[in-house]
Amino acid sequence: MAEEVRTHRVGELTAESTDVRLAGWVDSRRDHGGVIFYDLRDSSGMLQVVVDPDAHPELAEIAHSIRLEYCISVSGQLRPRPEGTVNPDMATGGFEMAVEELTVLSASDALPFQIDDRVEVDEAKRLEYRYLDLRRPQMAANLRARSKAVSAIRRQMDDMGFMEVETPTLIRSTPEGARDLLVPSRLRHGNFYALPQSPQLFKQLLMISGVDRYYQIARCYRDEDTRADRQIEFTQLDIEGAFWGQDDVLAAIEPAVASATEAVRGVRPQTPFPRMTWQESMNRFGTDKPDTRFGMELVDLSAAFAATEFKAFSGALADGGVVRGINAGPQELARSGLDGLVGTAQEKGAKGLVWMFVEEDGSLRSPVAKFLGDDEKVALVKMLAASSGDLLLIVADSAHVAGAVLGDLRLRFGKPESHDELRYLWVVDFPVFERNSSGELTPAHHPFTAPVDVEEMATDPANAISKAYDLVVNGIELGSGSVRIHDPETQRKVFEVLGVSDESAEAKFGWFMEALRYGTPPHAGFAVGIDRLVSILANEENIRQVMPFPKTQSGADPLTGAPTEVDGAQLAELGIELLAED
RNA sequence: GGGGGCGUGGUGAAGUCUGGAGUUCACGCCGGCCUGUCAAGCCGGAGGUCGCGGGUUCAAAUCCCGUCGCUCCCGCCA
Repeated sequence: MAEEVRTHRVGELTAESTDVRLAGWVDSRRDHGGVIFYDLRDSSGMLQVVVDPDAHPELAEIAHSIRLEYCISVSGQLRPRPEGTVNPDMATGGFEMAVEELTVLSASDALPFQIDDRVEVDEAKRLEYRYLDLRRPQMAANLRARSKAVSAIRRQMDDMGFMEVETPTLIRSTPEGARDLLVPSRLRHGNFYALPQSPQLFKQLLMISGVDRYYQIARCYRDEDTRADRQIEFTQLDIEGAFWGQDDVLAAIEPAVASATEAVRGVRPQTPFPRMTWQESMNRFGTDKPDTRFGMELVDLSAAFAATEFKAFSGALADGGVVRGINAGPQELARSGLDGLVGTAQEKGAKGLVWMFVEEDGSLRSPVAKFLGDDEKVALVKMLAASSGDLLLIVADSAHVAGAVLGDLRLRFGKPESHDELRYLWVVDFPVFERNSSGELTPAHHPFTAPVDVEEMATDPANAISKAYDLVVNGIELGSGSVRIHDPETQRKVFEVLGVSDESAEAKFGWFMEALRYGTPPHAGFAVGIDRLVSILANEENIRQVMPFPKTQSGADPLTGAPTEVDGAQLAELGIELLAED
């Protein structure tokens, strides 16, 4: 039998291990001219190994030639480190291997960057050599965290009786919503598949098929500009259940998310997660994804200024708007910083932003202080619970704009007490329509979301509520779901209210509308962003940190060079010809 | 589509505002010394078209224009 390359992994070693052979990478090397130390790293940990030329003169030459990140195999005996040389910073710091045999399995060129968490490297360079970047302990730990989270989720879903079903990734394009990633068809020139933005309609079909409880760890694609928490290609935990309402969905997602959290953090979060209505969230936090780890909530000051002489406030109130503010706490901000805040407010569509500092004597320092009555100032300080040194920020505008601006500023000034804390939160009772930055009503969810009352949706769209809900943690949207429409007539009406004509709905979704006619069970579901969840559990600010091979902001992969041009023959097969560049 | 930041030996930074010899620091790399270190130490060395192109100037890493790349954000993401 051929000799094994290794008998143990570092993490499996105990004080009793004998005749040990290890294989791994040289993480660091300390060559004293005689005795040489290596820190040998494998996937499970790190161990100091010692080459002593007095004991093994035949190893001296090769040991001296070994460089960082050489892949080597060593064998020998474990022994306690000599008195005074124990390294308390190392998990295996009480032991070392006395090397008897040493083999270079594979040499390494000088590295493009150091493999060390303490050395920061430009991300483009890291992605170009991602296979080296992933050797760094932090990245290796992130990969493991992701694997643990996903496997905990799978176990939990299996325990709860869910069936994993794979849905296709070459599907029909439905150009509503995000931009589709398209794949040309070779057999039908001029026709295209789309990569799924989510398995939405297939999982609904599975409900019709009699699959009672479906889940999938599904790869999804949206061809939109990236952000720190968005890539064109991402992974969702996708679930759907028949004969379900909202409570059933939340009761299924909670243990899955709790299990993933426990698998990575070691602590299972308390369930059920708290719930808050969308309206309450907008009123208190100015956003539908509130970070509830700190206060600094938005306060409606309209009552205090009902009869104000200050035109900026009275004007907004006369237009049906509000005066709202936050107490940003003790802040020292120069004029330029304050101007920056005003600029931010204007970007969000506000006409302006009022700032005030509370002086030691309780008076207010602000360019607009002279326009306010004494009773108004007193009420303001009281309503915002303001004290000396506090910065108060006030916006008079439509409720939508004031909320957006103050919600933003709240995040800028508010600080959670602990960064380890996870505040999971359900935001429920979403409206059917939300206002975009221009103030227009746009659908808040996909058109398969059940409204609470389809008639209300038609007659009072601005106030109609849908059976839709989001999962939020620490101010980040983790996922969303809804009770679905299971009745063809309701589905038709919803398309109508959303402005999709019968002809258009029939052309794009006729196949789905027909499926609804064959005894569709009531059903509901959800999708959780796995990349976002794992990045939060791993305390990473960027989902690329928990994706093995992510893309840059321009959608490129610096490692493989994708996307690339393809040769003319490939295009010809697809019946595609490129337009000349502009 | 728009706004901000960044781009300087292999890596990370300083230098740029206020133009004056590719200058500096740390790490890495190469060689030597060194027998208990652990981000080993000491000595020596190599290595850069300051992202790219153009302009201003006696002189540009530095000022101006353009462009490319990375990144954060707005729009967008039903």
